[in-house]
Amino acid sequence: MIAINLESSVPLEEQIRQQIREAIARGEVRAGDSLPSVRQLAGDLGIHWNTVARAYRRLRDEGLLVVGRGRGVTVRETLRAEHKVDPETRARVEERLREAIIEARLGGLTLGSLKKLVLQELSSWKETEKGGYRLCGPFRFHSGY
Amino acid sequence: MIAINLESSVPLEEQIRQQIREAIARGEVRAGDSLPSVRQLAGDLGIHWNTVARAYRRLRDEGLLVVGRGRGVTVRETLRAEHKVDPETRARVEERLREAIIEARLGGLTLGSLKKLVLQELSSWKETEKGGYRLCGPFRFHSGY
DNA sequence: GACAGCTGTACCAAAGTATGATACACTTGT
DNA sequence: ACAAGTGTATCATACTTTGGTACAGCTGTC
Repeated sequence: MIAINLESSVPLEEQIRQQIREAIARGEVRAGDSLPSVRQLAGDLGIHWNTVARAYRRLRDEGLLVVGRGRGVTVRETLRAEHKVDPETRARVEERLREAIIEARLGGLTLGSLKKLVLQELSSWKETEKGGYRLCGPFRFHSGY
Repeated sequence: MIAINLESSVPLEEQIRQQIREAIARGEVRAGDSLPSVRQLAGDLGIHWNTVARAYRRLRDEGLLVVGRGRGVTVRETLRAEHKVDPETRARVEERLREAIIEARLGGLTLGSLKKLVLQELSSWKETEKGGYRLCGPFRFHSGY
């Protein structure tokens, strides 16, 4: 489910965060699902579990995960209304889009071929949405919280 | 033309690189144009000129700038054919697009409203293209090189 | 209820990266 | 030839990332 690259200049902690964020966004893990323990995941990846713990903690601070000693880690019941565009979110999205366009222009792509790329990339997400993607799923955590 | 944020977790050198890349991509500076000297720009930004020098050097390594001792810095005659999609470029663009989509999904945007954002962002670049954007402009560097 | 075995947390040390300081080398114009 | 401008190279310092180790909370079993 997660793969890291030790050669990359991107810090390990951030690589882990990005991939978990993507998994959640894609609906591969849903609200209430458990994630592997810090030692489990770190063992699979061959790194120190402290790094995984830090990644989990930051994702908790971002509001994506619920973390507790002895209770493991689960995907949070993120009550984020669709269509409710948080200005910060919007800014982050626009920032990434701008970066994409800059890369495209510098690489010699026309805006036309870029647009084609965009639509193609978007289409890989459409089925996910139809397939029942939702962050606010049933609460499946084992304890009473 | 360039503004940096000392509070940001993004390294100063990278902030500078990003903004120069954007300026080139937008056509605000064109092939052959001179950039301020390392000491000049650093002075304006209130940082050490070594940081600017490193940014320039890395942009040179990426093939965007021409740099030389005593000769200053200019935008390179980047002979990159349009429509020629370098696989690496394509991968970088797709990466950024994916990040944008992830941010959007986690923020609760539907793919529909995201698509609207994309088109809006793209439109801010269209006039640039019409306005004569081109990386391969006339060689305006003062010496014969 | 006590204990063993899980879970994540906290704090400190080591390695790696970013920034700044300073001496150097090249180019241009006088 | 020289002075004043340019970028380069190398080292020292501050900061960030990673790993090591001891700690604290939860859960199930006896």
